Amino acid sequence: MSNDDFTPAARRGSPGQTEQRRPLTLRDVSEASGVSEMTVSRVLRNRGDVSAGTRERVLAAAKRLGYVPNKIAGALASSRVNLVAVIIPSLSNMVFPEVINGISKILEDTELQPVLGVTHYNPEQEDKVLYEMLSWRPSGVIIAGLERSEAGRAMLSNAGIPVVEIMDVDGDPVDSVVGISHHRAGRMMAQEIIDAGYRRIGFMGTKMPQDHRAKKRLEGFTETLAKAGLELADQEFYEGGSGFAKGREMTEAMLGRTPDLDFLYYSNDLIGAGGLLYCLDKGLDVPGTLGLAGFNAIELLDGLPCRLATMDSCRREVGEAAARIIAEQANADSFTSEQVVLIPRVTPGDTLRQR
Amino acid sequence: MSNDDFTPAARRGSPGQTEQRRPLTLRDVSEASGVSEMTVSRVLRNRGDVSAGTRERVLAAAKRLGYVPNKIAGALASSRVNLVAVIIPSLSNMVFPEVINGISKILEDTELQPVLGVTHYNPEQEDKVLYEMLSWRPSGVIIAGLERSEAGRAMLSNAGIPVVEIMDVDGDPVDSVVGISHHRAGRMMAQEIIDAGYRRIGFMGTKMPQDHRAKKRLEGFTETLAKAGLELADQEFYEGGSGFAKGREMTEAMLGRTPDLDFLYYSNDLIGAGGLLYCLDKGLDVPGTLGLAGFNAIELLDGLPCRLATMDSCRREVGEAAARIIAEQANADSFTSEQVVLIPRVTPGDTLRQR
DNA sequence: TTGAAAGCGCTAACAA
DNA sequence: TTGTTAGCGCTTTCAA
Repeated sequence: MSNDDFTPAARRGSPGQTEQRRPLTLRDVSEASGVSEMTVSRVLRNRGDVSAGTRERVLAAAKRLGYVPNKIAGALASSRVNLVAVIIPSLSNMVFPEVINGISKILEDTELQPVLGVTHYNPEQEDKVLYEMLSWRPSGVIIAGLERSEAGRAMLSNAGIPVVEIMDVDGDPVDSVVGISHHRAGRMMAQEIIDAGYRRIGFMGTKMPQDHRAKKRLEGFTETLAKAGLELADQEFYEGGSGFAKGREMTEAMLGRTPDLDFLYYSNDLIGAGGLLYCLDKGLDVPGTLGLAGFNAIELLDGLPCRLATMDSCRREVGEAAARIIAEQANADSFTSEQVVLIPRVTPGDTLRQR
Repeated sequence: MSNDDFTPAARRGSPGQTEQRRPLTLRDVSEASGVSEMTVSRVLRNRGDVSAGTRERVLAAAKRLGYVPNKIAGALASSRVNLVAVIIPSLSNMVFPEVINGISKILEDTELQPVLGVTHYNPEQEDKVLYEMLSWRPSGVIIAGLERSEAGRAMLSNAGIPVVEIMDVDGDPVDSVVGISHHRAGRMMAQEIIDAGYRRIGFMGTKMPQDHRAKKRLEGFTETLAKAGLELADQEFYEGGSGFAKGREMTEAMLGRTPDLDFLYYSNDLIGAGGLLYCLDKGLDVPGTLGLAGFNAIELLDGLPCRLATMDSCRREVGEAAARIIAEQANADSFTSEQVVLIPRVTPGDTLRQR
């Protein structure tokens, strides 16, 4: 609460019916306390010097009435809005909630409040959400990815507020950027797999053309394979939600089609875990005959019968670093663009081992 | 976008540097187009009659300049804010993201936009978030649970906007309510378990005193056990994140302590799945010797070696119904409180079977 | 179909 | 320490 002493009094409407009332204004508190609007405003914002007596009277009146300030009017008058727009593609995949937790944690120590927008990996939706959010004149924007429409770029660079693009660094940022290189992540994983001695490698991932980060990982992956004179022995793309069932199903299909594969690379841990469960069910020798790897280091999965090889996407750190950049610049006169490149690490788990 | 014809033109700032500029106003568009501010406003909102020529000139100017309207000023002048405050305890447990998806889907067809607040199951944080959100004068509030501070109740009932409390119906709502009865859910699951012939039942769940819904399920559960002359043979509460590892660990501890249990009831599917994996690892006869059940019907888990018995909490439907109530009442003069009680169903899966 | 004036509820800047 | 005045950028209302 902006003022710790202030909590509206309890007052219930008549039961079973919500009453329609004019919202209270500063003027109501002013009249109830016999103090000018301006001084009431000072008390409620803890600004300027106010005598203890006046302060108490105002607080008492505000509490008794149940006054909640109108931030719309306040924001218009002060041209300060303590909101940070956070724009992400999805809430359902266990990836972004952690980023958001990182952001929240940092912003908790500031006046700033995150406000979420979800695009469902749809560029038009992204433009729309961006437009809506910017029209509230937030103090900053944190937005996933680097790929956006020309209109989106224009809105961001004209907004006159700090912008942090997160989760990916392979591209041309509008302003600041925090994340990992997914191209590099793909290369790193490929190198691990090759070094371990696997040669017949299959890939499974989402079909979504808008998941640019998954696409970059695959590009990096195949590039490193190519350097070693290898290419993907099989690949398959899916649509719809990620889950164990999807991973099982695709894995069964791929192994049926290409039985001599010795490694399966999945674009995320959830389908990877599904594939792993399938392989264990079938009694396949993992990682001897067949290795597997996913991406994201989803913590929830610790506790599977066998730990899937994966790679940390540094989600929480990304959220924290992005929030820090916004918090630093929110009240500054001029902005400086920062680049924070985090380095993901391969966790071989139990499904990727030297053969 | 509020006006489909309008998309700001692409314009990049000088590379590597964000420029600080005064945001554009209606007046800038007015001057650039030679049309009065009032008429510009009409065009951009699609309100009132404007000639096609004027309309085009205005749109062209707005697009060329990259104008983004200031909703703060608009909201203050019109006292209309097309935001719906959505207040939930957590994003990390796969439960609320689905509720949010339901809400978003319904609101997509309206002018309304959801804005998220997260309380981390902390009542003080809830009051704070509520206060912050209400100070933006949203068109409605959707908030998880029925338990809140007196201050929270007061803020909600005095806000003069439709309020929908979701996920739970066991209690005294401020206004409308949509959800399932968790008490009943607990009773139903207990009955299934008893009917199937299990007698030595252990419970594992979160220690969080603020997870009222989990607590109600446990109360209903033990109540039905008691009616059958049974009581819990063992129970354990944990803190911290839910995941497979936590479920394994607790299950191991409980079975070590109370080896003659014939059923394990978990307060959520994630720890339940961890427990299930542990039991399968140990080669226990599930559901013959030992039955298991969770709660939530997390879709992600389809594809485990064996389907955990669970109960649907109707998350998506809850979100949709709540959003519908807000959408209906947002522009109405008076509100009516609605009660939507959904009935959860037990899915026995492979871990709860007649003995 | 268009425009002019007033004011939404608050805060910045200044005056007392 | 307190109060007064003048807007913030838009929409409502009314007049042309």
